[in-house]
Amino acid sequence: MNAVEKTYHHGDLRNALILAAAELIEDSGSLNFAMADAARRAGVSTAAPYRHFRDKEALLEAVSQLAFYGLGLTAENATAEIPLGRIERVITLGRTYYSYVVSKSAFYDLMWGDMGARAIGSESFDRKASGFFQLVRAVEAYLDAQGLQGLDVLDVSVKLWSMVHGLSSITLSGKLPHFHPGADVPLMIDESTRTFMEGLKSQHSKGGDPKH
Amino acid sequence: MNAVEKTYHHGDLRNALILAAAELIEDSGSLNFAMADAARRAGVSTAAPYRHFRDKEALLEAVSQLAFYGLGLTAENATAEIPLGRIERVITLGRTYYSYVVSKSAFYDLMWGDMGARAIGSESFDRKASGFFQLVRAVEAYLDAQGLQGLDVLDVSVKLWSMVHGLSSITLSGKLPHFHPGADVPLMIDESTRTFMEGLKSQHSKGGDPKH
DNA sequence: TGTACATCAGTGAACGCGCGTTCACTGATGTAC
DNA sequence: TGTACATCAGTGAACGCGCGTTCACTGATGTAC
Repeated sequence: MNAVEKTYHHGDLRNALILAAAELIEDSGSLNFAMADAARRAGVSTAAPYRHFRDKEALLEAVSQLAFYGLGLTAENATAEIPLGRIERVITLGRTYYSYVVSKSAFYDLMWGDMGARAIGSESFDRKASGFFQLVRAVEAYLDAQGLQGLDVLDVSVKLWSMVHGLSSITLSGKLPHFHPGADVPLMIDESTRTFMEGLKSQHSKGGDPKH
Repeated sequence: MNAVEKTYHHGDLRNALILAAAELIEDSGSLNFAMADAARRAGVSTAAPYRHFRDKEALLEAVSQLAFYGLGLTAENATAEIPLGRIERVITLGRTYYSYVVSKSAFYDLMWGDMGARAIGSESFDRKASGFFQLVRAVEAYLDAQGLQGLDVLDVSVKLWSMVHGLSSITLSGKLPHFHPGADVPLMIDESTRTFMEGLKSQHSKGGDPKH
């Protein structure tokens, strides 16, 4: 950022703008940054961004992709040393998701608002690298290890994800202390995951999927 | 709305504006309606709203309170005939929450964004009428009926709420089909709730709260 | 190796529009006497 | 019951600002010959 030489032609303005926008979003805590500010931050005139992005929406979409990419990467790093098949891997993915969402709170709208929908649908969205895919793998391995066959892995994964996403979303809203003073979310993620898995086992041993 | 007489003094402009704003939000699907439109819709000049609300934010906060009130009311109606102590009561609350959030999707930001935080903190927010309080009552009764003493009812309630809130939030984002094609959310709410409760029972019978 | 020229990433200024909010005002209401 | 007057909910016009986007341009780059 400092080492970049000042030339008439920037060289990597597209990425510089994406980063500048990301920073502005994090700093201001909303998506309402001014296009001109992003340009200024990238050291470029106000019209320059339009050489690389059709409009502001296109820039936001690019930032959104970055956000998802960062999530996938973070999740991968956090679980690298936890073997597949252990519940800790599932729990760690949940906790990582939570910290990522909370620490990059300004990205939330970007990821789960309209922009996010487009980013996920886009071609450059790498399914295999996505956080959700990692969760599915971890859940599948755990269910296998526990002898819980015949379950819909996608379904179970979404349910677990929902728990964590819900806790993250409520935390972000700032209302969690109002409903549950002193709540320890990482602990709750740990407990919820175990309780849910325990429930699956219990239902399994009581004779298969009750609603199938 | 039609029966209201046209006089110079509106009579109930405050409420008319709240309703107008709510309609605009629902119609446009966002909070970016114009103050002037709300005034127009209430049949009044552009400056009139400022007699009743300091600024747009104040109006949004009022709409937010209405949204929470509506949720509480809907939840109450939906569960009126289901006895306390039955799991169906908990499940119905979850499903009602889901339909409310999805059908009033434009209210989501209002309820869980910054506005919502303020609305819940406000004096006129009736805790006892809130959807969450109803959930707590239903959960408490169910746990009692199942002989699951010693659990933190608030904690369990928040966890269940999170599951449902997460599913609602992900549904709203439009991404659920992408991750879980053909997902049946009401069914998932039913299943998740039962699985979670089953897990609690199982953990309970295995000897108390493992992390306490 | 040099020159002409196409290409394109930048510049800087300004446009234009949406929209929240204010201002000086006017008409209706209610109450003191 | 009538009149003067304070009060306040409305009006209509306009202000002003933020900001996305465009326009005619200029400087750098690379390539054909």
